[in-house]
Amino acid sequence: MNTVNLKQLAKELNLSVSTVSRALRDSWEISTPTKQRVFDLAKKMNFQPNPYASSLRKHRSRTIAVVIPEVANNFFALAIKGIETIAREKGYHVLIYLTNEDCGEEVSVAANLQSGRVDGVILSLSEQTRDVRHLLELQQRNVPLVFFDRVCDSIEAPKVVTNDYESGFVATEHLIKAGCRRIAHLTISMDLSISHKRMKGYTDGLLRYDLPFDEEMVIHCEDDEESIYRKIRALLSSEKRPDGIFASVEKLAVQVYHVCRELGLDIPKDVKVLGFSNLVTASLLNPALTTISQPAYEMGKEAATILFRRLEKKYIVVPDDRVILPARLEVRSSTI
Amino acid sequence: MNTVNLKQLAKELNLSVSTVSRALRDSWEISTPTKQRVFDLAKKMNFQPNPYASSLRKHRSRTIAVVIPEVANNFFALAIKGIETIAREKGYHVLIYLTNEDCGEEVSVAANLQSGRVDGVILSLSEQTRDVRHLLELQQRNVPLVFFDRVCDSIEAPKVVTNDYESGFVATEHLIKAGCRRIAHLTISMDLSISHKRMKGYTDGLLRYDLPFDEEMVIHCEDDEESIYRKIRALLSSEKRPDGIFASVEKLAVQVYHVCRELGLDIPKDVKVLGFSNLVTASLLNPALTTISQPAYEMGKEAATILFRRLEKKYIVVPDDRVILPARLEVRSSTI
DNA sequence: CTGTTAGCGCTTTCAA
DNA sequence: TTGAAAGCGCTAACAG
Repeated sequence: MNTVNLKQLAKELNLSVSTVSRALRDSWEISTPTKQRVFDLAKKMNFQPNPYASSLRKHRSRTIAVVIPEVANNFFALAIKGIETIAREKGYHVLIYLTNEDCGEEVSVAANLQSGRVDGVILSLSEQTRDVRHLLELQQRNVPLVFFDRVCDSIEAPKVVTNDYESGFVATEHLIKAGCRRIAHLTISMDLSISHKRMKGYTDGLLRYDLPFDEEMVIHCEDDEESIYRKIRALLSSEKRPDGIFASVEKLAVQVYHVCRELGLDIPKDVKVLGFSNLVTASLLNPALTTISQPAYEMGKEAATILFRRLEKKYIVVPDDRVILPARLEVRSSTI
Repeated sequence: MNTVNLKQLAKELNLSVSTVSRALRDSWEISTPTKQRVFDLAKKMNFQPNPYASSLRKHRSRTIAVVIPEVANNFFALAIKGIETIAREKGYHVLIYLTNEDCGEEVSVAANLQSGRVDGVILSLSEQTRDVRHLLELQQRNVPLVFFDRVCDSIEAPKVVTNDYESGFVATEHLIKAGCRRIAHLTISMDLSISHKRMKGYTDGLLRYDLPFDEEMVIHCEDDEESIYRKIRALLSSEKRPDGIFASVEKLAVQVYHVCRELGLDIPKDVKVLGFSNLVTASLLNPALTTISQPAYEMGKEAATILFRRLEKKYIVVPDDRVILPARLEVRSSTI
């Protein structure tokens, strides 16, 4: 597309290509007047160096990849915003890849990223991912990897997470203190560490308050929307309906609200609902809504900061460092 | 990072670099057995061609840029999803740039994109953008540009929009039919065509039903969150409080809900609210909520399709073609 | 301080 | 059917 290049500037100025190149990088080897001439012409001709030539030569692209399961979700959207903010500050470009919770897509993206297209990757695992060889291969190719939220414990890499266990505990405790005695837990893939930890918080919460753990109260929602919907509907229509629900991710909390409305169940009178969610507007719109919200924007910024620190080799990062940013319990109404 | 290249494959196979290159692109000039040997080794060594070398040589990067004002907004998030879906299908990569509604950032992004980094750009204008020279320059450099939603009428380029005028009219009509006689309109920058059109729908709606147009009922919300909040609060606290509100974008609708709760105003009893919004969950969570939702995902897909059609030069696109996808009025409750 | 030169890894004539 | 060689635009070692 573009066609202004160093050669043209050089010819125009009767200088060599390398001099122009150096002048533009403000090298100390070039005299001030020359630099000025070069700057002026570059500006006048609207010169933009070809990033691919430079990437090829320098073996670094100043580009990172963000791989996430979905984006129509406030958590990931805010995380992207955080990542992009830091990337811009550092002069990096951001490629985005959506896996749609599909492990196959994650694998093919990872394979593609072995090409040297990016200097590093920030990733949140898809719900379906069990085997992580594709990520290990990325690391073997020396592509720095930083996980956030949906991290993989078995891979040595920096991880940015929320205090999932504590949040799960607090959520459960909150429901118990609000009077719930039969609390259901909705969770996604147990292969994800967040699911494990949130659930452990839930079971420990029950234990702490001497409530029985009932396996039927744990609903695994790893399938398509339709069957998730049916499971939740079955739960809420059953004889032994729970009086409290703790949903481990936003989409499940939303489904619960949906089903409750259909069944004519009042939240929080008939059933109290508490879910992980970053839909800031949600709690605004429904006063009955209590959420656990993760600091998505900050997590994105943190993940990016860690990655760039590694890329710029500012200092060595401990291989398996883990940054934990606390989630906030947001109670908007006195009714729950 | 990566280090497997054509040269290595060639040496290993006792072939020339060019033969290997051709074999990998499945060229008809290469014999089947040779191709097979090459494929096998490439697979075994996990070869990934360096995209930057290829971009440099071919003057195309198979990469596009998506430039949007924000992402923590369901409309843009869904649009990205649509764009990414099509891009993947076509084997393109997607760079993302957030302008944060700031024209300065839009300008610097546009300048950067003149470098040949991308083959094309999909863009939605920032709220603040008045002067569009930076976009014209992009076009002069032959970077194909496709607008969506927040389009620029003065630039010749494909545009994907919703039926803003009609939607504005329908929204106003809906409020009138619900009994409103004093309808306020909240709008963002009047430099954006969407604002113009939605407002024209509003004024024409009033006209059609013989309601007076009152300038005080039009609130311009182009500033920071804080002052928008104050304006809306002032509107709703005033003596001559409106009995209906039509908000032209999601964030304004949300602010209205917020203020109503603070002031103890009941929606829809005290004031009926109708806003553009793609927060699908919003209407779920608050039965009183009526929204006009844009087909964001489809708009993203459409914009990408148009761009790729142009990039692949499948056939000529009329310079100023405009695709209009209709928004949907979503009434969730009988109360409004 | 400035110029010459040799690539980065790939594609693509042109020649064999 | 294969190979040799030039070159995309930029950087960096080396020379002057």
